[in-house]
Amino acid sequence: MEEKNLTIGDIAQALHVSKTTVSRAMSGKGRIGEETRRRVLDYVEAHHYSPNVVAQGLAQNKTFNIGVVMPGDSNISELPFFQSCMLGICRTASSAGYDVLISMVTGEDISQLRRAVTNRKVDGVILTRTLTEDASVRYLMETEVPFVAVGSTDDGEVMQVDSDHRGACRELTDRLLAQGLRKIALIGGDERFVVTGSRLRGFQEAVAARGGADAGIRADVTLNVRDMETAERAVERLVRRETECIVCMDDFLCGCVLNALQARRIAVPGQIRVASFYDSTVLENRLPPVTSIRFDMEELGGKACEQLLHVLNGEPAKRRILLGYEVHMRESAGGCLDKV
Amino acid sequence: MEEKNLTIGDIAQALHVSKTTVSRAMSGKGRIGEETRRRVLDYVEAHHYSPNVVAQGLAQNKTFNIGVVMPGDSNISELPFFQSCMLGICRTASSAGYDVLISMVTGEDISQLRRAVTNRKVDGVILTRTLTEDASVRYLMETEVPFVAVGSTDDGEVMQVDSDHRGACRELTDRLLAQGLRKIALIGGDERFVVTGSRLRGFQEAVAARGGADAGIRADVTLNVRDMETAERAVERLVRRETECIVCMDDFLCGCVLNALQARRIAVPGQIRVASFYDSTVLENRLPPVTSIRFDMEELGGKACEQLLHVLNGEPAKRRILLGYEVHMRESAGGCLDKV
DNA sequence: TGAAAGTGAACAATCGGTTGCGTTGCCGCG
DNA sequence: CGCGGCAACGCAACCGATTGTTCACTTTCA
Repeated sequence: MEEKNLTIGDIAQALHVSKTTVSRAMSGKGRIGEETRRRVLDYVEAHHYSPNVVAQGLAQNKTFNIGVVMPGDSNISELPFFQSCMLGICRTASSAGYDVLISMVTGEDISQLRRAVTNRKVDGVILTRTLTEDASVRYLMETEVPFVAVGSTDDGEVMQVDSDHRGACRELTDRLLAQGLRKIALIGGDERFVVTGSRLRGFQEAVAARGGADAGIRADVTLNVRDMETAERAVERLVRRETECIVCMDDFLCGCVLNALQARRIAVPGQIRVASFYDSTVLENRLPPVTSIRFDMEELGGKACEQLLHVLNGEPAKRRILLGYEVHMRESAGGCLDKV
Repeated sequence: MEEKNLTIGDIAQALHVSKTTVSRAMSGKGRIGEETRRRVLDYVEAHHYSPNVVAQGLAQNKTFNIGVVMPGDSNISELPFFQSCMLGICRTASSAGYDVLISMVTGEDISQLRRAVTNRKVDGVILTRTLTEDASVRYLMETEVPFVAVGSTDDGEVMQVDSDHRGACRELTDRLLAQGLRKIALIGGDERFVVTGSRLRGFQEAVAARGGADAGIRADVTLNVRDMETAERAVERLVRRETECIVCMDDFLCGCVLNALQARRIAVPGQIRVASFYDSTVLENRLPPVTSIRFDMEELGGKACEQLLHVLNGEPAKRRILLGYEVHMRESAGGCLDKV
């Protein structure tokens, strides 16, 4: 049981061959006879040898680590996203022989990221949230470390993997308008997040495609609504304006909106309809079931990791990848058209 | 700007000294003249040299990484815990010159952890959730890797840092009983989690201390309640039994309970009182404000990391550390005694 | 039969540091 | 003057791998 840390040298000695031979047998690179290779591999197997990755790294100038940047200050409705995304990253990294090194970034403080990079502890980086004018992005660009962003960035040069928020929001909005709704509102969304802009565009596109104001559609946008209080105010205003449907940028906010409506005894979907993004467990225990858009975040993370690995291996990688979504129409928005 | 990866050799050459000298100047170990050291340090400073940690690691047989094990399948109400805990860990690790390598464990699959350990990519490990009969714990014990658990384990040998769940639950229960309540229930909590047992004990102790059944107290315990459906059933039963107060093991569950009560038009706290654990943002948008117990999870992670670092440095460390809690009495449980 | 071609494996340098031990130069002191 | 002692620093081995080059030995073919 106690395989007290064999080294490649020990094995070479035991088998009366050179370290070179052992190394070649294991890596499969370089010429080596079939019989010798079997002998080495058998020995390795029998003694549970596994090479010291740090030493390998030194020799190959690699670390076999990828850095993942996580916001340290995300709110509750984002957590399931990061969790799943992380899972996707870890899984694909792991099966490619890489490990994941995490650095948390809070606000503008990217010191953990800097450390990891200047200490050469990572071969590449994945960003899980990007702001407009992102400090991490700037830093990574100027240090020329390979990286890919989950979610969109302003900068077209940056490799990115994202869900099609714009398309998703467009489709959702369109399906709501298709029900005959005319006074529709989009609320929430941090202005600093790039994703907010994407959705906003999708929303506006859908409205425009249906004729916009000319067709009697009133589209109301209120960004930066993020807590009970601001939600309360927004709802009050929207109700006064006889809004027929509220699309919330995230599930937490949606919970707030549902509360506010409930407090005013406004029936959902009877008097007003509600839809949300993410379809997370945050709303799992709410009634009525909320119309929402689901993204496969594990896949998102996985794909991002995959792309990064391509770059690290010098293989071609796509500048930009857009993943799909599923619109789940449910009772909160008059779910007759449920797609499931 | 382009400090194209200086090595210690480059510096030695530039300064006409040996690598040894540079190394000594930077580490402060070994004899070296004050003037020489200044010269080296100035040069290092001017050229933004920072040593290659991988190489250092090879030489010192260290990695300067600590592994953190996260469950990949946690439910929504646990996420804020892991997030904060992680933040605490990252911060203290970072300021000690360590990085954090994460491995996600889902169910019994500890392959990511194994990889990190057998590849010698980590100097020690932190477990953020422990089950009874935990596979990770078993593995780490037999490989003799230093590790500490956040949260309690069965095994007294394991280093652990935990919040005082038992004490917290005891105090909460006691304060509820002090209000004159006699029919009280504890629901939720995964039987496989050690923490569930701790709280249960606290609950029972408080009941016993007030006289228990002899004093007319009826204490009702229902474990493994975790979703809308099971919560619904539990609530129905408890209501039928005229329970006066329900203590929920986590905030998500508490949300379910509030829903169930609301659906039956049972007023909180008027007809029944409710309390919960964690005081997380999961309930932030709910009314009435819920009595809850708050733990400082960032501190928890930080302390755990601190302990691990002590072990890694061969310094003495405590076998077990218990951190405090704050009981926040609020409206949901007749919050007159609010302690803030 | 002899030279070119091909094969399997070892040598030794290298990656970027650390560290035990040895060397050098200077000082003080008998 | 000579010697011991010490401070300052260099040498070279080492950590555990990878890899370009060399070498011995077979095969192949003219």
